[in-house]
Amino acid sequence: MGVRKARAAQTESALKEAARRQFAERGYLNTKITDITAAAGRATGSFYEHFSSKDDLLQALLADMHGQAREELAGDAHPPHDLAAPGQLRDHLAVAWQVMRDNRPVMTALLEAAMTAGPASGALWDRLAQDTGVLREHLEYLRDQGRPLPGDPALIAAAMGAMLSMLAYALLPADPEAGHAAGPPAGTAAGPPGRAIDPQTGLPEPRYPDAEIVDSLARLLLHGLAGPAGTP
Amino acid sequence: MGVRKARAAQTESALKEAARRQFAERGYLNTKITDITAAAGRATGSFYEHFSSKDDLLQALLADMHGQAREELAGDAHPPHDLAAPGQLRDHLAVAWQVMRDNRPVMTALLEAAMTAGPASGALWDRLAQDTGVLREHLEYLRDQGRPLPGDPALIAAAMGAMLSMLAYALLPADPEAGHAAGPPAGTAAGPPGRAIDPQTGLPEPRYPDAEIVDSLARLLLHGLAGPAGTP
DNA sequence: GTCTATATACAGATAGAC
DNA sequence: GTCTATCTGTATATAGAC
Repeated sequence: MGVRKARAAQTESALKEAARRQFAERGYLNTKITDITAAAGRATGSFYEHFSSKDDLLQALLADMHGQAREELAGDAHPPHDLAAPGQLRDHLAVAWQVMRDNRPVMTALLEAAMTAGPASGALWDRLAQDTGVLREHLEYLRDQGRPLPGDPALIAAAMGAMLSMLAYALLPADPEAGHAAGPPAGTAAGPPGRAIDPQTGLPEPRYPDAEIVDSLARLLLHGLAGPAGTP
Repeated sequence: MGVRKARAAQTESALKEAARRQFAERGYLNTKITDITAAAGRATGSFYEHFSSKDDLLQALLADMHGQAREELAGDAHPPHDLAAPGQLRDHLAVAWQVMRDNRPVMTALLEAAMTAGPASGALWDRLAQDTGVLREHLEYLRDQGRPLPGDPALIAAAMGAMLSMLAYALLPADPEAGHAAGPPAGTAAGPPGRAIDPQTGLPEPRYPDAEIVDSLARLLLHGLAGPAGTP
């Protein structure tokens, strides 16, 4: 690769990386092209040498994400199985949550983009249907086994996806390091409490650890509010 | 009330009504002030005589909605009760779904507005927390009764609210008349099938009847994917 | 209060030098 | 390819006549 192309590629990834950070901090819709170029340390005009629009950039980020996922999953056969078996649902949810955490800027941006199109456009349904395609197939498999499901596989899959993606949007912290720990690091004398109170709104800052979210959702989606059989 | 004030009030409600229609058709973010005034048959400048901004108008619509809800619920005592009892959850979900249907323009607008603020702002969490306050109290009541819940009441309530509001956004039709019927009206010779295929995207138009949505979500949220106890 | 006409602001996109 | 400088489109908001 020539040195000019290398420089160009460097600029392109600088723009992408800057975009990811800006999307996470300000949200996709609030981010201006100039925010991205400024954060990347480039001039405004350079942007259009690499992407034709903000949406074009988002699609590129999405493609990167898919490519990475394809790599990681290479060779991982994923045979049909019983999602309702003891640990299965929790494990699947944990993976899904981790994927959303790792790609939070892209996931949130896609959600924001789907909403700007308005409710009548069907863009949000399309997104839900796309994101929950695999889940839908799992449910269809269960149904074909004669298992009674709570409803149409596509609808149930979409409902679960809606819950998951909206919670991820609302709860995943912008800082990719936060949220992993179960508590404050040992040795900190008087760290902030689990949930700080926002002085502006008076509402508690939601700071659920990842594990609690995944466990709670797994229990809710596996056995519902009534709980597993045999509970008083 | 004088005739001038009456005319003014008429304009104000015309603007509100036009806004509701525009929000439902184009979405809140896509709707321009001029779209509203044009649809109301008024001049652009008149808008600011009644509202200081699009957000101000939205707050007015929200206040109207709350006022109406207060009227309808006047005198309806709502004592603590067991949400997990047989028909209770379904009934509550049905009411919630109906409220969202009746106020779809406002509900979807609030969701869009919360998302423009970006993920880091916490606006979406605040909205979820506000919309699910009553549900959270019900869950806290259950917990205090010694019932084992799948997780923290506020988290579970938010998860259910997320599922419900996002599905409402994606699935509720803009036309307030559609979706009530269980099937095509009797007498129609060869009406369209239950789900039309969008020629643009090739994806199926989602057209679940309200009852199916409510029933499916009730089953999912009450007993989960595993189904009620005693199922093979 | 309502209208027409216009001002303000700013994001998106381009032109041309280097 | 990258930069600086600029143009265009458009939504919001205001001014002033009626």
